[in-house]
Parts: sequence; C-alpha cells; structure tokens
Amino acid sequence: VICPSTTFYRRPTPEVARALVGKTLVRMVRTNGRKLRMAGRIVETEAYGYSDDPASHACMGPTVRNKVMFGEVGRAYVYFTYGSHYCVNVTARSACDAGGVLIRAIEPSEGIQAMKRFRPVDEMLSLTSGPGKLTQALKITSLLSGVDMTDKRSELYIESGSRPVSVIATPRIGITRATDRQWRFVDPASPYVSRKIQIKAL
DNA sequence: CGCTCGATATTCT
DNA sequence: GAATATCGAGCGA
Repeated sequence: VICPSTTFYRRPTPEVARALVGKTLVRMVRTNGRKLRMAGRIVETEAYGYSDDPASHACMGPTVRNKVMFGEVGRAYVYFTYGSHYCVNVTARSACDAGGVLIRAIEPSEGIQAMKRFRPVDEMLSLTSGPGKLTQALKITSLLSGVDMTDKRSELYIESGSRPVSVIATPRIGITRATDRQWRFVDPASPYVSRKIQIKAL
C-alpha cells in the first residue's frame, strides 16, 4: 500500500477531487503508547480552488485561516464552521494560486469501534456520511491542519485504494455561489454519500 | 420517510 | 454585525 505523492495533488483541483474517490483516508491516534488505526474509503469529495472560485475560502487571498491552501499540496486543511463542526480538505492545485479538496464522506473500513466511541450514533449509516460527521468519528480537529497527508508517518494521511466502478459529478452542496459548477464527485454505489444524488432537471 | 429550522463560534466586513 | 464548504431535533405525512 502506498500514499499518493505530491505529484498526484499537483493537478487541477477538480481532477484531483475525482481521483480521490476510492482512495483510503487513514487516521492514526496514539493513546497510552498504543497506536489506533481508523480508516475508510473516500466516497464523496468536492473541489475548491482558485481566485476565480467565489465559493472557495481562498478566493479573497490568503488569511490566517486559509493559508494552508496556498502552501504545499497534499497537506490537510482543517477548518471549524457553524460553531460546532470541523471539515477536512487536502490541498491540491495545478499551478499558482490555491486550492483544496473537501472530503465529504467515507465508508468505514477499519477501527469502527473506535469511531463509534468518538461519535456515538444509533445508525451505522450516520457514522461518517457527511463532512462534519467523519471528522468527529476520526477525531480530526484544526490541530491537524497542515499535516502532510502524503506521509504514512502522519497522524492523518491518504492511501491508494480501489478504483470505483463509476464516479458521478454534481453541483457542490451547502454553498450559495458558483452553484452551477459540477465540482462534487460521488461514488453512486456507496450508501455513505451525504445526500441523495441530485437528478438533473429536464 | 422528508422538510424546516435553530444552535453555535470563528472569520471576515 | 453578517455569513457560514453543518447537523440533528422536531414536525407532519
């Protein structure tokens, strides 16, 4: 098992977002000298980029919060929103400027008991089927912002996974600008996608 | 089931 | 002061 390198992330952000569907998100937690591994298959992503993307945190230029998006690719950009939720991105872009890929949902594969401890829920399907849910289940906070996700030694990283049979592009969710862009990428076979796939109006 | 609405704090205007 | 890359309780069908 290998980790996609910085080369993988040095491409147009929507292309990276699409390619990340099927990869494995890994979270290592150290507790009492023990290593605990939690992992899941990425089934939903969204691309955010560029100064010409009005929906992106980066569109107004670098600030204290978003500066990671302007740094090296393949790093974690974690932010806090709506007063109670964290969201995790991987930085990615082709050339200058900025960009990142929001990880919106994963399908749990390893360390499920641990995830349930960090995020107690009745329904298994509610464990990691959303950007704020999966960060809680994997114990991801802004303390992890900036970590190198191309490195196995990190507490949070991405491994190569299995290629999905198909990937569908839809408009992004929860934003008010640039809603026409098809920059959300979903594995339609997974029950863990955060919302039903929108059918195009005829 | 599906939809509406309120919580809550960090960030930027 | 306003907005926010969300979630879940509460309601009605």
